[in-house]
Amino acid sequence: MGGPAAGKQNKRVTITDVARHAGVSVAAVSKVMRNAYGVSPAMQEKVRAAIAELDYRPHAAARGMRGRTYTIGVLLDNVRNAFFADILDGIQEELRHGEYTVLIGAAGFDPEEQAKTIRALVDRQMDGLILIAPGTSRAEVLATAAATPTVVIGHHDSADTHDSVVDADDTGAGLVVDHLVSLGHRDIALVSAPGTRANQWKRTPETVLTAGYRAAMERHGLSGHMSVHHAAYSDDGGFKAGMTLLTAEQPPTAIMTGADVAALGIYRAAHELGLRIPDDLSLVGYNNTALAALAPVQLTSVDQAGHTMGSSAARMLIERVEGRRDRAMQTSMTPRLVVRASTTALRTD
Amino acid sequence: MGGPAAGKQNKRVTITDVARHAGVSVAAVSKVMRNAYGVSPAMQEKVRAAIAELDYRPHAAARGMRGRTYTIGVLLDNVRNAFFADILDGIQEELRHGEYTVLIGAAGFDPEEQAKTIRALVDRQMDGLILIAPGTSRAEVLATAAATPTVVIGHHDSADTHDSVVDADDTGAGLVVDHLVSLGHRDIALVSAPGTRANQWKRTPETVLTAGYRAAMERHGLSGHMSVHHAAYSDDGGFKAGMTLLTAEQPPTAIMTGADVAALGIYRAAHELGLRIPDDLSLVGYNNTALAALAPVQLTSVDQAGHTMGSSAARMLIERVEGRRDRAMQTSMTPRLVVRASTTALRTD
DNA sequence: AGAATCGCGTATAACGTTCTCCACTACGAA
DNA sequence: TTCGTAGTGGAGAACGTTATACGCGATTCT
Repeated sequence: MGGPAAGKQNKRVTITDVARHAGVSVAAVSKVMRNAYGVSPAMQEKVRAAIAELDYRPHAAARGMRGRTYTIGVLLDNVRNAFFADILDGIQEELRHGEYTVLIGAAGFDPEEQAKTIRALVDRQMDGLILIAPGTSRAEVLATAAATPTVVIGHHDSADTHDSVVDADDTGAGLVVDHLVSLGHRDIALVSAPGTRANQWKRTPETVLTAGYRAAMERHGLSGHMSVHHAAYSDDGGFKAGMTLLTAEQPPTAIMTGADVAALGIYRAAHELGLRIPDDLSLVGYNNTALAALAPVQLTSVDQAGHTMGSSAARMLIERVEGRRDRAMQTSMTPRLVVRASTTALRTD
Repeated sequence: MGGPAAGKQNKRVTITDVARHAGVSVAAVSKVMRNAYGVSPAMQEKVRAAIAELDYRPHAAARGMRGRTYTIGVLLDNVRNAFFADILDGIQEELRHGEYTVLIGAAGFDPEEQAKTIRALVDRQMDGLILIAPGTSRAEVLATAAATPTVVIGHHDSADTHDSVVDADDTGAGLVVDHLVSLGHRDIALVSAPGTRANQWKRTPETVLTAGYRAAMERHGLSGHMSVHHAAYSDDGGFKAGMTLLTAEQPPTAIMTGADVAALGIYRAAHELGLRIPDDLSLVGYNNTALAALAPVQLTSVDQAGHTMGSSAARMLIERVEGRRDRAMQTSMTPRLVVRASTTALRTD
């Protein structure tokens, strides 16, 4: 007996089972679960005992129909970006000891794919969303934020519907330029991500980084030496940009990038052209990911405190979800330069 | 009018709205959504038009209560492991064009935390689960698999309740040993992850890898030269193991590891001790992640075809979810050695 | 011609929660 | 005594979907 073929579901323990087992009403159990008002200590104990005994866990989908799901959704384009891993760690750490679960949607770089993923998260009734540098149109994000508490990480554009966490990328670019200039470099090129893909974001990290670069170069009287190239933040993107820059008539003596991984692509290009780092070319990454610290790599980079950004974002989001704050806010972090072996004084030969 | 304070939910479009708008029953719309049997072309068209017009998207939580959620949950310990990123890419690619959404739970290394995450995924009514080298007890996984279709990636233990995708790690270890022996090495050490944490898995990737190493060493008559060290698969874990091995009385001339990132920790230790790679020490990683291919790294490694493992896992899972298969199956991939600049012939001085 | 079957559409009972009301008991104040 | 009111517990109506069961007209089979 007990249909063997059925295969699935040996019957979940439901709130009704708990109620029956404890000899109380379903409503009472629900109250205890949500520690709502109007429950006597005696009731508490009885119900908790029953819950423990039956190993009851609430059914999130059912919860999602009426109340909250206790789930936070995180959107990112690519798990491979180590900087995102830092952010995730921060988010997880902040939420680990609460009752929330973090679920990650890795959407890839295609804006349409990202939009689909955002919708998927919303459809699954996430209590709140953290969007890491979304490539979707701003309008789409604003629409989402109107219905679900949302924190945007990366884009400097602020809005009164969603919270933001950013890094002062302009300052970061300044740090790098200052460092390189102090080493005697003047021909300093910047490799950053391609500009906004017509998606209405005015102040993406790239844009702000580029602005910071320009400002710093001007400050040092090097306007004539500015050179900005665009490349995807990947090994391959960096490689191509590196090839172009380094085979130009007047190649730069130093290259700074918006991402460590792109810097390593440039490293490969330099290598292939017989140039040594740092003797023939100083190279600077961004984000100070684990990549940059590897023994054979030793890349000078800018630390963005991804961990802190993540935990701030999570904290801000929960405030909103739980209704403890109803006004949008922005948090900005200050970057720090980490000098390693990939930058050195300009040879004066 | 239109309460401004409320803040949230401007009312979702529901299946009822669609039904009313199309002038049909709710049941009909549901049928169209699930392309179930018993719908005329005319009905199809009418309903689809209404869906498009109202931009209707089904409410996943509500779906979860009766039927499926069209969501696949993936458990992994750490997003930072580039090999997992390969697997994820494979999963996503396989599922991208279907109707399923992939949600990732990053649980960390603590088995208890992982168990919590698995439960969270089950509570959220995932249609199927992909567990990447779970650290949870085998019993827990079997219990989960009994209720939800599950694919386990990594562990070689098979069961008739869940599917498995593995790499032939023993073969992989053999490839490395053969390669190193052919270069003249005899003192070849292995650095792999610490043994099973009393969680009932008998054939974890580490175990199988170690067995392969032992077999290969014996085959070459090098039983007396075997040396196995345990270390966490992280830069730091590798560093410590490297320090121990390389400062021993009779240091190995070649070290092979179970993960690229650990190899890079050993690289750092070697560097710190003034040893050059590959001249003073040949070093081999595992998984052939993007790390190994980086220009400054150039690590010899074993390619596991993570992408393919991911897509296989996804395909197998969907078969189960959709009931097209009711017997467990295992898939095993064959690894391939990728020789780079971190291994060279033993100096005979 | 009557019976059986098929094709298509609909009504409606779940599914497991949450949360608003309502009811009841005690007790203190008027 | 009567009336409030604070403190508890419970009834029951949602929530949006799926899927079973059924009805009904049209076709095919004896």
